[in-house]
Amino acid sequence: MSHRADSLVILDFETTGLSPDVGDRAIEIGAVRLVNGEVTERFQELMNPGRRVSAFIEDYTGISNEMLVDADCCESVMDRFADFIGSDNLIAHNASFDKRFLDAELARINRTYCGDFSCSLLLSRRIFQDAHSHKLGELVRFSNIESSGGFHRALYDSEMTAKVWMKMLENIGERYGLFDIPFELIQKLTKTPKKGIDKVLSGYSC
DNA sequence: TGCCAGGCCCTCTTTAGGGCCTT
Repeated sequence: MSHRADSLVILDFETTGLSPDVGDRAIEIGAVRLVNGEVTERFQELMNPGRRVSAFIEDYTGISNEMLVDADCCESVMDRFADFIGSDNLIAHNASFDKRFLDAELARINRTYCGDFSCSLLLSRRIFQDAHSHKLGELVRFSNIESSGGFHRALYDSEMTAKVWMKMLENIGERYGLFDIPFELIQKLTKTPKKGIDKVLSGYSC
């Protein structure tokens, strides 16, 4: 199945913990669709994981058990989110984390997706090598992106990730004269050792 | 706040260990 080359979904999960392999579930999904660098759609829904979340998660995310009581179950929300994704390629900050939860939650409802995942954390380690940290909040500050500080909610973090993503593309454009950067090039960059990105990007410059 | 898991990435490396990121 082909992907929409100019359309990306940047997503972020809030969850009960760090790994679906030990029984953790999603409690919120947030996402924005970027078309030609502009946010055209947003998705945000809480979902009831079927059990109480820990005090740590309540503090960390601001999502309380009370807020989840009336939320739809994960299966219903993820079904709608699979529709939202469509055939777009996907981005997340530390994508290996979000991909594990996306795969696990969609597997429960026998749904899948066909886009490819890319990771803003891996890209930032290569493009923003001077950043002291590559945590999302630090990259927002490093990039001089205006922020209300409302991190750790799914839509907010996906919006911030999208802004950091665009800053990185702008940086590539300014440094290498590349202003139409194919997703495949980003994929290649995130698999290239830091020392090798100049060679990869110079090879694409005209 | 994170000890949980897992992939990336660096180094005193590759026959390994540990920090960084995500919740």
